[in-house]
Amino acid sequence: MNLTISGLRLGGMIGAAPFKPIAPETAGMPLYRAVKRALMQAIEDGRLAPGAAMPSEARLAANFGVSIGTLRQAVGELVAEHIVVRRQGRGTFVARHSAERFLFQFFHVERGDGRREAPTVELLGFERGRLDDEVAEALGRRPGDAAWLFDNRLMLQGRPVAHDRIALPVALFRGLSEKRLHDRPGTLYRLYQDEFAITVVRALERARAIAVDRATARVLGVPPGAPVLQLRRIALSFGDKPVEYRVSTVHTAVHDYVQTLVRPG
Amino acid sequence: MNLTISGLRLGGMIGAAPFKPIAPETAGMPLYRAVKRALMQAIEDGRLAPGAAMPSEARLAANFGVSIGTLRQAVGELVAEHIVVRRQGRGTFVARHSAERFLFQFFHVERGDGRREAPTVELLGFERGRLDDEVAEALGRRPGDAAWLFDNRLMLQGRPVAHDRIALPVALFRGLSEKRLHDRPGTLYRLYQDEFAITVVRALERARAIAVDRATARVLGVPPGAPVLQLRRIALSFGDKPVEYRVSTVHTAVHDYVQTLVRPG
DNA sequence: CCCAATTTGTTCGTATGTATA
DNA sequence: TTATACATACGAACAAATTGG
Repeated sequence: MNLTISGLRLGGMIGAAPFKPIAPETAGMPLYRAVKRALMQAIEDGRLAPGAAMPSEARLAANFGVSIGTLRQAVGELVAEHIVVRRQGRGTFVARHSAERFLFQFFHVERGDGRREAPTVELLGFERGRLDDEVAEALGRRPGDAAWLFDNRLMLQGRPVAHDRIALPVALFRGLSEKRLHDRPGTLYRLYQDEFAITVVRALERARAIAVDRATARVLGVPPGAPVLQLRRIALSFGDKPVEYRVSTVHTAVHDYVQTLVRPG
Repeated sequence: MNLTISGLRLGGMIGAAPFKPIAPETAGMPLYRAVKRALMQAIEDGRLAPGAAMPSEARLAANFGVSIGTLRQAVGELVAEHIVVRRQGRGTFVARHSAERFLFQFFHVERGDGRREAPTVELLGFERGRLDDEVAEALGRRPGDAAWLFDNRLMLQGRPVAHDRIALPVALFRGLSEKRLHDRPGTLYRLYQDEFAITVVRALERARAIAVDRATARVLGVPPGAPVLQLRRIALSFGDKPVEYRVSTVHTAVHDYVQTLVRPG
């Protein structure tokens, strides 16, 4: 992957410069923050693709003209935010939206006994529609903007546990289709990442208890009016840019909604 | 605070040694982890009291015989876990359970518009009883062990939003009384910390939607059978030792239950 | 108001250990 | 085995915030 000529490593010299110099608007910001920004920008722009190995820390430090300690501080924050992954002896990689990441960062439902497993997903409906006021507001768009609207049913151990209604701005997801959605090999967020260059980095989630409506009750196989958990999620990309709005209805008789734990060490 | 004799700093030499030497069972563990352990042990034992200033980083490094960088790595993890707080120019302090900490780390209810405020608390009942099987299991105790059982009602803007049923093992909270509970000046966890030397460092929380029972409905001012959020929380101290079990019933018509966000930077 | 002392925050550089290919 | 990568540990210097004189 790294071109060498008679032992002389090139790297940044080949083709377009892989990293922009530290931006001027980073004045007053600690150097490691500026470096972090530059790295995030590179990921956002696609100069560093998901799954790709980043240049080594030594190389990056030289590239930015900072010490290795400063560079590690920048990368350390990216690791804490699950944007990159470090593997000793191998390298540092731009995080991909794998099934594991979905399970631990974005799927907050688990069995009453605390066991976790990946749900199977079933696409129930897909259409092109418009954003209503509330969703448009949440996504930072105008009411009436074109949107993809679709439904998933999530099953665990063969039982329906959740119904997701998802809204995506067409402006961000041009060319999405029911077929592409249905045929995707990995998680939904992996599809966003691979096909639309949109990386979900975190999500805001609010929960409340409601009486389930008739249509959702049928999907979940519960009596109409039963108490269910309703989650409203805004998925955010870099710079906290909202990219997805989702309403999940969760049947919490057998499963629970769990807080994600902050567990250093 | 620091005794000096003709410019020679003493510190650890005066009185009881403030920190134990690196324990032998830390073999194979990185040095900074061993240092972190020793610091946590000092907090746990009360040699470093909540709110107290720790010795400066330079002094601690000398005390442990490690470099300042290694010491900072240890303290950095304690900061990430909210066990200590660093303040530039002032020092590093053992974190206390203030109203702010409660609000941001342990109180996950906020208004629909996203605004957060501290609830007012009302003690509804207090008795000495026994742990049932489920709670005993969660607290790592034997069924039938003596326990304090009490109820709080939480209000926001004058409206009831939550009802908490709390169970504490008497073995850990000897001498608790309704009066001490009622007269406490700060948060509940502050009381645990100041009066019983028990520091809650994190909590596991599971949520489900249920139909509210008659008694709780009265407390919350909602119709019996209305859908409400039920939270079961196990509060943990150092070494993930469970110290409190709590069942909260939350009225989520006006307020939401929110995920705590992991927000570096 | 300014100065000096103290403390954490940032940045640098080097050396060595450990995991991976 | 060798080379490469990240992980740990050391130490030094200066910046920035705070406190007290």
